[in-house]
Amino acid sequence: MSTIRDVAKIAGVSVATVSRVLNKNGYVNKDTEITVLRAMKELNFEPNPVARGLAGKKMMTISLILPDISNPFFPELARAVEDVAQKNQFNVFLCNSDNLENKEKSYIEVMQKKGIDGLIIVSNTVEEETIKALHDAKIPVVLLDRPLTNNNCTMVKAQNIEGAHAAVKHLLEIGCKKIAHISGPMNLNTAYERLVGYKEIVSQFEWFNDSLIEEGGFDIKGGREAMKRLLLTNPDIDGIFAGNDLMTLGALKELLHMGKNVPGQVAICGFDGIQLTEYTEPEITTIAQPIYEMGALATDVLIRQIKGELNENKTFELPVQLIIRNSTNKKN
Amino acid sequence: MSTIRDVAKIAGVSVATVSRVLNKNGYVNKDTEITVLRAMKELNFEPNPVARGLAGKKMMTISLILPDISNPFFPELARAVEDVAQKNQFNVFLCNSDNLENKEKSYIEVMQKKGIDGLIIVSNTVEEETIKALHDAKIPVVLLDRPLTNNNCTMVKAQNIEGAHAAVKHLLEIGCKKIAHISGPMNLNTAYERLVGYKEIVSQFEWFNDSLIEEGGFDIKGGREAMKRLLLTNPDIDGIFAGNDLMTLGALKELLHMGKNVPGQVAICGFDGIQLTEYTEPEITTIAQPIYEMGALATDVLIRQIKGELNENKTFELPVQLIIRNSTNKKN
DNA sequence: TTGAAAGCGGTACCAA
DNA sequence: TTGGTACCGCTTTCAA
Repeated sequence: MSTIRDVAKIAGVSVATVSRVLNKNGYVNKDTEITVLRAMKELNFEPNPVARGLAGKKMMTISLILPDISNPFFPELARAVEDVAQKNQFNVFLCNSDNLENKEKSYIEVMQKKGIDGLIIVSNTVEEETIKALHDAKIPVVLLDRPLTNNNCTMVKAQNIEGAHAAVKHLLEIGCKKIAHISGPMNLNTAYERLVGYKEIVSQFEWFNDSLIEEGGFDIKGGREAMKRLLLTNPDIDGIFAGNDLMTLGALKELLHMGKNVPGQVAICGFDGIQLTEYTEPEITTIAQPIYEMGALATDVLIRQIKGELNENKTFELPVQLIIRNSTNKKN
Repeated sequence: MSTIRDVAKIAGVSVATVSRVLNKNGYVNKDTEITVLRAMKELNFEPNPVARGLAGKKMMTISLILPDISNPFFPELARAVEDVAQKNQFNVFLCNSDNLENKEKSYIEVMQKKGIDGLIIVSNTVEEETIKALHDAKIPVVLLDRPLTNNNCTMVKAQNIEGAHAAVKHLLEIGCKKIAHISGPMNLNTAYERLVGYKEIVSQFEWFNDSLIEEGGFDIKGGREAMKRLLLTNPDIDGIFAGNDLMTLGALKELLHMGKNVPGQVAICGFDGIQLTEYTEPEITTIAQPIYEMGALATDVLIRQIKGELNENKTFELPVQLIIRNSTNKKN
């Protein structure tokens, strides 16, 4: 590893000059520049990011805080983030928060000390002031997947309400007469929006009542249990819209376990579009979020902000897509 | 953010002294120490990792290079690594190599410049010299999942051969009379070992011949295609041992698609133990690797090496476990 | 037992 | 256009 001083010596110029050509700022004579560049090549010089960071420059590092990388929704998101970061010479710290506010907070603090240039976070608990602290430290933040209403910072999310509409309408179209909803935790904005979308459509039908809504915790087990409860209170339901794919999986298991024919007796539609939905039998109809695109967009915007090319805080709502598979294929 | 100078000033001592109590090295008078500690508390002082790094100390950062975080095998591994790292105050850079040697190499270079203290890598292409370069730079390396024979560095892997034995024996026990193997890419040590394990058992039977082995690329599509080929060349197979769960999934799809009863006509057993295997119908019997434990152990060992508590390069082979599910449940 | 000061490898201000 | 140099925040050697 050669240093900037080595380059300066070989090129016969000052350290300051080398720094100038390195950063392409300040006046540098064309010839000197060439000499310096040549010296850099010769020594195979690459600036030390740590030293740069200490001197107040970008460390070309961002961090990604998400609930749990082993939840099937996140790996694709993480992959997108890393891909775009890498393309822009950034590296990414991975942090699992388990949705714990204090874990999030402590990660944010540590990351800040480590000199990250930006932060992407999937959270439903970050506080206004945390974001502001980052903002004051000139560290851009992008809220991914879960918007926080009271925060004014860039957000990237999917069209949850529209997606819920599409799901319910699809179930109606294939002939469902009584559609239940397995919702996510109500403190999650995404879960709330999908519930709202569901209600907006079904509330106009006389068969609708609140017992058709059960909360499932966004995981497989919760989905299965919610399904069990629904089957008890409403044995005649013939359509399910679950708030995410993991719960759909659980619900499907329970339905099959109870001897229900899916989609014959009960059709079911999920939300997210994770790969898993393709591997079940029957394959699961779902509202696919553009997961990769969301991660990629978030990262792109973040990096733009880091570079100072972008300033306003916009909210990006990406369209979702109904993917019809056998779990709603009534073939009638 | 207060600096060490602030602390020194408040405590009325020199910067050097503060540094000494901070690092618990060198002589420090008990009383001075208390004064300094008090000043640190008062200012809420925390040393800047970047400055520390530049001054030649640990940056409390490791990096994890793996093929692709969106491959279902890796999120749990990554989670384990991050968990253990975090518990030890380390943070982790996530890098996706796509099994590309040049991507790996460039990551390693960049990471080294960024001052990582250690590296965990899942790779089948790292070169001896790359490892040695790291070693020379005093950066410990742990090879995870895929051992490289010619490298002398710490490795953590699963007992692939034993696992393959268990799989094939299980298929024999439930009455299979002709067992095929869908193997992974032969340049992967893991795939090779599982093939070896398979062969060691089946070669003693007169029904065995090489047409019972098809390569599937370790992914779903590859598994499905391999299954298709096997069904053509050996329509009478009644047992499949696939080299990993993703291929098992693909093979299962194909079997069901061809109208085969699983496990009635054909029983199938995978390898890895990823969650996915629980969500199919039928659920898949598999040889479960202790994925989380492998990641955790690798990280634990790495951090020990970073701290200088450990030096020899050992290879850890973790036991696998046969998990019997319906894909091999012949109930006879 | 403590402090002064020289790095670590860059950046950037100020003079020249 | 260029160079000298203070500084980023901490570690460590050497003297005191």
